[in-house]
Amino acid sequence: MSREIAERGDAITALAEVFREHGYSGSSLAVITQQTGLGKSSLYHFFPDGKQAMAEAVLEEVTRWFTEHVFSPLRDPDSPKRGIENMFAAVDEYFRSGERICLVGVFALGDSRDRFETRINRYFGDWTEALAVALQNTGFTDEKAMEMAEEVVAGIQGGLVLARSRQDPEVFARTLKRLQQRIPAVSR
Amino acid sequence: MSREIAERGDAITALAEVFREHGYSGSSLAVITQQTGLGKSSLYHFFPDGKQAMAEAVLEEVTRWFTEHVFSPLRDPDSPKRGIENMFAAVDEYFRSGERICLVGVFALGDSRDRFETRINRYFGDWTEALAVALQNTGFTDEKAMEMAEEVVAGIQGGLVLARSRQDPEVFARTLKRLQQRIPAVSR
DNA sequence: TATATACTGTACTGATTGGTACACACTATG
DNA sequence: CATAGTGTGTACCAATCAGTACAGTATATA
Repeated sequence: MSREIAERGDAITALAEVFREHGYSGSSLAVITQQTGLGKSSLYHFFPDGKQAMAEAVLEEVTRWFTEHVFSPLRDPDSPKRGIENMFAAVDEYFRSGERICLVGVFALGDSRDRFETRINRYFGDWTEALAVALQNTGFTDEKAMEMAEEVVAGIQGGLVLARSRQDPEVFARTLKRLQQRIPAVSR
Repeated sequence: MSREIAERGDAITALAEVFREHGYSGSSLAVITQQTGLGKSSLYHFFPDGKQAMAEAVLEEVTRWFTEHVFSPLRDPDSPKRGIENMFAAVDEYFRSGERICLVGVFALGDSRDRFETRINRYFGDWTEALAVALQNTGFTDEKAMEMAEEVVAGIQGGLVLARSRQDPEVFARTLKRLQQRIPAVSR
């Protein structure tokens, strides 16, 4: 027998792409085994609680990644400007300039919203709040900062929806650029 | 035997809500029969080609509605301003101020994108193009009009994603207001 | 090299999937 | 009031669903 992945972390990475591409109910165990290369027994070895636990682990990893690479830098009171610039760069890279979509967004719009309600809510809540903090630290009032943060986070999601719908990653690139230019501290 | 809906048009309306809420693969025939009140035999009487045909009919109806109530008014060369104002009002009402989400967006992000590729692409393409026409007619250059149209359509989708994710319709209301204010001809 | 643990393939389970068959009941027309 | 067309409930189908059982095989440590 061959051992191709053999680690839970690698399994989560592979699972993330499956769920991102097919959504939760679209990702049958057959699809998952095929696309990850992992047999059912391996999957249930890593995730004894089954498919829901697989998705849960993926969501947790996504949240962890964003917290480390996006939210935390935004919250740093010493360099709000750098935090914001870093966010745009990280997001552009993460979504591969529009070729990838947001897994949390996929779960939010699909039939799995109720299933992962708390995590979805927190992901967008944290993002908006962290960005608002950074904007406050560049001099905006609390109200204005919150307003702008919401606009940017929503704008990014919308750009991803449109890019995916039209199968044109450039839509996302343009959206990101527009949003960035609207923030004075960053657009120079 | 009772006859509760008995018309294809009513079936489409009911089906739209099911697909909107559960996505394509999340809408099993069991869910559909339960939520529409229509038995399988009625469903397959109206849609002999099955579930895919049901979704197709729903998408067609959505496109028809938007063409009539949103896209056409936007394209009217005599009243671009009225067309744009009408769009914001119609969209606000259609999505029930953020309590409802965009069915085309749901299909676009889920596993059903490939299945309905053409329709999804055309829906957003038509919308963006029609809005760009209206913006041109208020005096913007072709390039600037297209840029703004894309921003607004993406913004609306993003507002819906965020409103659904956070279960807070107000997010969508604020997004719509912000987008409208960015268009000089309309924001007064 | 012995042995415990981590991992995996094969074969199954009962439940649910989309779809079909067909008898039956409404309802509009003549 | 007959009858044709439209709509509907019940029972079924093979395929697929998520999940389980278990016998294995790799690998790490001793």
